Amino acid sequence: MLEFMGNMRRTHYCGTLRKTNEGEEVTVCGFVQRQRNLGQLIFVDVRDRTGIVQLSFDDTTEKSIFEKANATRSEFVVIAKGIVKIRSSINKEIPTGEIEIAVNEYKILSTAETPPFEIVENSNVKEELRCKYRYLDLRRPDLQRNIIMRHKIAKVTRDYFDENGFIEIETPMLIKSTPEGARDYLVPSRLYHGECYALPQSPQIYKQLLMVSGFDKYMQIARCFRDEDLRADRQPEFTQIDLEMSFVDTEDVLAVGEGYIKRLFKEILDVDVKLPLPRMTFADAMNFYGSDKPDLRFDMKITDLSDIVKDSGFGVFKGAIENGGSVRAICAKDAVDTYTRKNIDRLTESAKGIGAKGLAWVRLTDEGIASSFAKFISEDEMNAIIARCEAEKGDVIVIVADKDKVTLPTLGALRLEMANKLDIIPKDEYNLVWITEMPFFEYNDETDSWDAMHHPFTAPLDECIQYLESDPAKVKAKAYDLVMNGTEMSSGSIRITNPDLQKKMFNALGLSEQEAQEKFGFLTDAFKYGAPPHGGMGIGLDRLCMIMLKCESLRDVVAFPKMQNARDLMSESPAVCDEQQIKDLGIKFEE
RNA sequence: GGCCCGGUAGUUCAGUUGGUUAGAACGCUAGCCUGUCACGCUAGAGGUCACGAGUUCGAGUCUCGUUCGGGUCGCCA
Repeated sequence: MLEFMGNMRRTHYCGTLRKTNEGEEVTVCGFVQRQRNLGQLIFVDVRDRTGIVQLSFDDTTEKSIFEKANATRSEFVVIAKGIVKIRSSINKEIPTGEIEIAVNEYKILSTAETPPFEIVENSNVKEELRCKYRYLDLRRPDLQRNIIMRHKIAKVTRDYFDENGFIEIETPMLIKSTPEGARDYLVPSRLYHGECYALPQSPQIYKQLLMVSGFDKYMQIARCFRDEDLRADRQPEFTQIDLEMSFVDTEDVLAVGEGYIKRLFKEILDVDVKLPLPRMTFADAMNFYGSDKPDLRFDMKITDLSDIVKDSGFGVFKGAIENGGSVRAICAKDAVDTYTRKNIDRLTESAKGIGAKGLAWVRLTDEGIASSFAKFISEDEMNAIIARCEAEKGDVIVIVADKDKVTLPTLGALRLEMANKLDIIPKDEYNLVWITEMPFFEYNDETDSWDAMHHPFTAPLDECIQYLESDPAKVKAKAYDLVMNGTEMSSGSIRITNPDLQKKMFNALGLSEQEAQEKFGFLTDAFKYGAPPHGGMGIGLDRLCMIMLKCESLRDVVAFPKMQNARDLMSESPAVCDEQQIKDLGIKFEE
């Protein structure tokens, strides 16, 4: 039954045929979506990446061809030549629904076993199965569309940066491990036993060196690797749109980033993005949304109640404030039916999971105020809380009392959890915001020292340099994140090029001159030979695709993703290697 | 590493308080059918109830462990 293509060649993609093609002899090929056999009349739907077209076989069809059509099953690979005809009954559901191909030459190029799941749009098959048979999952029209859109996004990206004078340069995959930040994937060296390459977490150092080399504007669609645990929006290998520019300050980089976003949204989604994009300081993001990546598609701001309850009779509130913490709240509108006692208990469990000791709450029901702490505080205080939260009948207020380090992230997480449950997040909106004035250092309780919140080449704001040694908490960075619908989409900064300042930075981070030289010497050495001021950013291509295409997971926009345990169920990697390979590398595994 | 959710036919699911031979839909196979397009009709095949132990007269159902998958916290400069 199987045949070779012979001289048959495709003239059209299936989904492109229309009634304007009537009478033409065309050849299409693809996978069989479905065969409908009516006895003396057979229809075969053929699918390729552009869509589906119907083939028809009847009593005018040559007998041997009719028999092949009869034997055709789903997912067979076929090629068919025939005349485009207007259908006697039109299918309005599909773009090719007005025509069909009356076949006069037909070959089955490959048969197919019944696939483990149907190749249809919007299938809700288990993740496990989809990933094991990823090549079949990728046949599904929605995934095909996503992957093709990703290609278009990459194309617009290259066009935009090319038109703006950027040069695409590849940087190495096998590099030196710089033990900062995320865990590196290591590649043992065969030639030098005991030594390793690392896969890049980002092309950071190389792109800065390219500025020293005078390329002035660089971009790359770069593969990056981080050996950390996965999330719906985190894969161990991912792609960044990486860029760096010389002779610029923050505003110049943001302007390029904004121009890119505007162009991309227009070309890909025909959405007009208004520029300049809104900005929010890191401090405001934390104080009002409890997150450095606030989802601003809905309101529900965090409110500070500390001054109202500081003298209240409720020990939990009073105690938190006396310990230098705060009492803060969020108010969910029309939530009283959703957040029954039972659901508030569940919410309390989530809050505890995040680090809060508990949750205080107020429910404004038709029957009056119900609250977990009403008996401990005065009526005036309760009224003040309700007024401050701008709460009305039907609303639910949840309150966390603790150190800011607990109250803010907890309420930030509850805000998202409640908004999801209440279904108040507008799904068709794209909300973009720059987060600016990022803090420079982060206090590490365990080591009792200050850690860099960014890589150590990030420049401080000019006016903050004076506090570098005296008051690290006050220092803010020339760093900026672009947040889209509550997902960190991009992160960048202006870099330090002044050797004295760089020395101070290493010093403030507790890095000795020798350590700094060992880790980053080739960069600081490079700066000695003339370093233009420069800065840039990295934009997460996978996340960008995920959000623009309204997907829930990166797995919907990455062709061959890893599972949550970092495995690939299809190829079954990672896997045990050949003994000789391991021996060549001079390494040994512990039992 | 912690927490939460899940695993029943090829697929998606139902399965009552622990009680006879574990069901449905779709898919698959065969037959019939000249205008279907989620074709229709008829018949049929298809199950280690994830795996292992335990409780019980009796376990898909209860308990414990393991495993696989999802979400999340830690982690992700």
